[in-house]
Amino acid sequence: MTAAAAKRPTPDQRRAAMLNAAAAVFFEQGYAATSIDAIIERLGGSKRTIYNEFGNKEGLFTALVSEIADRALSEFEIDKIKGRNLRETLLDFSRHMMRLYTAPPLIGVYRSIVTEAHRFPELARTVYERGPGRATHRIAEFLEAAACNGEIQFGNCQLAAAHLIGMLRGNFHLSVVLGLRPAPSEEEIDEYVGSIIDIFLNGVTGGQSHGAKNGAPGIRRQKSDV
Amino acid sequence: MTAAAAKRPTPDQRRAAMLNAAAAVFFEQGYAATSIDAIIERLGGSKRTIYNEFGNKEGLFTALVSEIADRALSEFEIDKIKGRNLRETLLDFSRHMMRLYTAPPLIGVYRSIVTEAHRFPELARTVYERGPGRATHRIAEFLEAAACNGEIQFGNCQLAAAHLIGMLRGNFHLSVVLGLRPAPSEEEIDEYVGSIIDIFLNGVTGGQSHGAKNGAPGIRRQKSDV
DNA sequence: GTCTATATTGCGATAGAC
DNA sequence: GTCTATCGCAATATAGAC
Repeated sequence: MTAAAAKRPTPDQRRAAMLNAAAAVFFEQGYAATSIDAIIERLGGSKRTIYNEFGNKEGLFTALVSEIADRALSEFEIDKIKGRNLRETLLDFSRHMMRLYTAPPLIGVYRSIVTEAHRFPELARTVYERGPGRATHRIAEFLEAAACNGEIQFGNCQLAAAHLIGMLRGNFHLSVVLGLRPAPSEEEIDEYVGSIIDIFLNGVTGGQSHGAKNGAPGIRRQKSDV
Repeated sequence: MTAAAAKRPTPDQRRAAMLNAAAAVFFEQGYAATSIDAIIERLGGSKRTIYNEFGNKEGLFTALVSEIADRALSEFEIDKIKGRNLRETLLDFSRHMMRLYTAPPLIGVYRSIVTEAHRFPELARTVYERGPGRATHRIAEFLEAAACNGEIQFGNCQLAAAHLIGMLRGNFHLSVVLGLRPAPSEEEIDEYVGSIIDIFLNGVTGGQSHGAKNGAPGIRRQKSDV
């Protein structure tokens, strides 16, 4: 077929276009301040198509977050990881997450959700679960696998994963959220994430105890599911 | 003296009363939505006195944050720490910070500052520096001291401190910020902070390397000052 | 564009401190 | 009695809402 085949876009393309337009407006204006009309202005077409696809504004926003998380996590399926060195896996994953967390779209999501959590508690919960919740869970899977191999000796992988994510969303992230510095360069990411993984892997692979009272560190079992 | 001695409060008491009233309104409503008039309604007196004491609204807010940070950090002067066990020091400090971070006042500050950083960049910078910045610096001091003793072997104490603070402001904190769960109980704090310090101390006290390519973990020197 | 809300300032009056 | 901090109110400016 030649050039001028003005085909109707596939449903997938249509959906992707909607999400793109929505992303641009949501991340610029925040959740509450965004009107579906504003999205339609960028996108063209009818509001009806958005409501048919996503149900409502909240559905659109959470679909957006899910999409970002899906893309981010799809490169790090547990199957693709099997047999790979844990350090390399965590480094790759963490660099990836740090890049993502400090890039405009997720900075926008973060700001929106912190700002509007009061008014939209359900939205906050869904975004948390589909975003940080899933990322944490994915890391925990890596760690569980490594724990089976004896590569690490930390009892509660969920908790350990939460702490790793915590470091990735630490002071650097907060500085970017507050507009105090720009997103990090690749060099900064390498350095920052490198030091995180150094601490983390040492931390969960035994090492000497320094006066722990509740049994050797890393062997405690906890019940939290953060 | 009997009942009706309507003494004038000391300047310190007056200042404290102003900060209290300001805290109540700021943390409830957020920075932008708070009017000086609303503070005066609680406090009584004249706007003029507030402006005389703090200069302007931003000065009032940052004074408030500084006050909280001062109180929090005053219990953990480096001198009082000398000779104490590093693990106990970090545990105490971290429990304290976690309690503080998840309590309503600092949750309010956090929300405000993330929400309004766009409109008030100077405020954001000041709050960051007086809050997380100082806390991070204080931890770094503990670590420097411990590094001199050979208690730890991590090159960049500022960076390590930032990562510890990151874990303390991790998923649990985010959940509280988003209203997904209440502030943690003392038991939850003990468990959560305990696992953080386990990982952190193991992480910065050497331990086995797992295929690091840039020299043994913990010995790298970095230049970042996060 | 108008219009409201509110940050910020000015100033005379007052009430305790000394 | 003087002195100073605070008060109460009014005026101005301005940013954001509609």
